[in-house]
Amino acid sequence: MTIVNRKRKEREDLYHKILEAARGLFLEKGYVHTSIRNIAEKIEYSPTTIYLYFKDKDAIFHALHQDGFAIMNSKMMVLQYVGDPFERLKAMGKIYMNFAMENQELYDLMFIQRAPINVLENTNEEDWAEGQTSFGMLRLTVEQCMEAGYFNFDEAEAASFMIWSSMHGMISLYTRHRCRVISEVNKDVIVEKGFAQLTKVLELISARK
Amino acid sequence: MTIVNRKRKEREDLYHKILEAARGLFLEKGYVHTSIRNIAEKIEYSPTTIYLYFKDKDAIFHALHQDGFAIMNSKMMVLQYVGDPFERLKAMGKIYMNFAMENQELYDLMFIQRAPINVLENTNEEDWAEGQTSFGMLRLTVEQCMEAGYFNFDEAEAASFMIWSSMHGMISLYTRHRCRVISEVNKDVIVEKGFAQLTKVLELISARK
DNA sequence: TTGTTTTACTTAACAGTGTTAACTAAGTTT
DNA sequence: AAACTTAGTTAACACTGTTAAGTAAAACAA
Repeated sequence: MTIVNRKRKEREDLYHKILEAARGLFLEKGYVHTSIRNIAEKIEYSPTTIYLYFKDKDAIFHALHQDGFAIMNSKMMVLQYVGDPFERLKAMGKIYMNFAMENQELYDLMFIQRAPINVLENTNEEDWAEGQTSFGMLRLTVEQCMEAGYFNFDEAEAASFMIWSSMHGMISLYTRHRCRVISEVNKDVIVEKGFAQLTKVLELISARK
Repeated sequence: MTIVNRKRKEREDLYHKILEAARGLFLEKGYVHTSIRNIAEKIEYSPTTIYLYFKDKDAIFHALHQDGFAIMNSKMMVLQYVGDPFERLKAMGKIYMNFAMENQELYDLMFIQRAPINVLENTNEEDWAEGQTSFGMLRLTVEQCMEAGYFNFDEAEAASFMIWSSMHGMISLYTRHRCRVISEVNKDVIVEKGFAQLTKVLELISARK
């Protein structure tokens, strides 16, 4: 049985090799500008070999999409040591923004990219587990803020969505070069300032100071 | 001179014909899934003819991008009749959201799509005139809200960016199918509710009620 | 050991993409 | 009538995702 184990290991090795090559190229040139042939060349296999491990290009997208959430969630782990829910919310925002800025192409893949309509629309519930964990953490924190008397939204769900959207909006307008209309010369600064404004707004509506 | 005029008119006619065909296809299938050959087929000319009128596919993108802002700005015209700046701000948000929802592919092209890095990065200042008008209107309204004692941000620019980002974030997370993580069954509803939360937050930080 | 089947991979091809060079057939000018 | 300009075409290049058919080695069965 050791021989069949070796075989399986070899298969898994190549699987991960493809994924790593794909990740490298995606993060370097972006999803659309990375071809199957590019990936094949990098791992020194024929392009068609990739189709023995992944149904199509979208399946690779999906695998890395999943990975992305796992990475982001792991970065969120430190938040468990922040007791005060509002402080935790602000720290969460900072981590989210750093993650997005340091991994722009991965963020793109996770939250902006259109590509795999099949991946995003016709997926089973479990494919969204990691994503749901992320959003669940946000909603829980917002709920705890409400319970602690910080702010008093009608619905934690909608409020969480709005807060998330503010972050995502700033990040995606920045990374997709839509900040030209803003007079601020250094575009990084406007995102910083926008984030500061958001936290200030949340502080202002907070009963507790 | 009438004959040279006719010639020029014919050229302009075909120019617009290409643009209209491109717009139709872009709004129908999206930018990436529309090929030059598709456009050519629709206008019943050879694909290469299009290159006599536009430098490349990105140039068509650019023209429609400009158009998009003109259309949106025209929809914003009614706002001049809204005296109270805060009411105007809320109305602006509604118009923006309706525009985005009713013209999803056009919105995509204007604010999300990556495609033409040349178009978005290496453009002259005048190319951004319409876009600057849009953002200028928002900033002016926010400034007027501040003057009227509604809210008291550090900087109108950053506050405007944050408000815009909130709207854009909700819209783009929705149109790019990233709302699966939200328990709300009807995804349209979460955007509505998110918008309601945003206006409520702005009302809460408002000194005047 | 021989013959058969399975596994892992490759080559060749299809139908599509943006884009360019070379060509043609009119219309305009000299 | 000859030369030039304009407006459009055909054919091709180098690329894309993806599939069908073929191959060579390894594993298994007799």
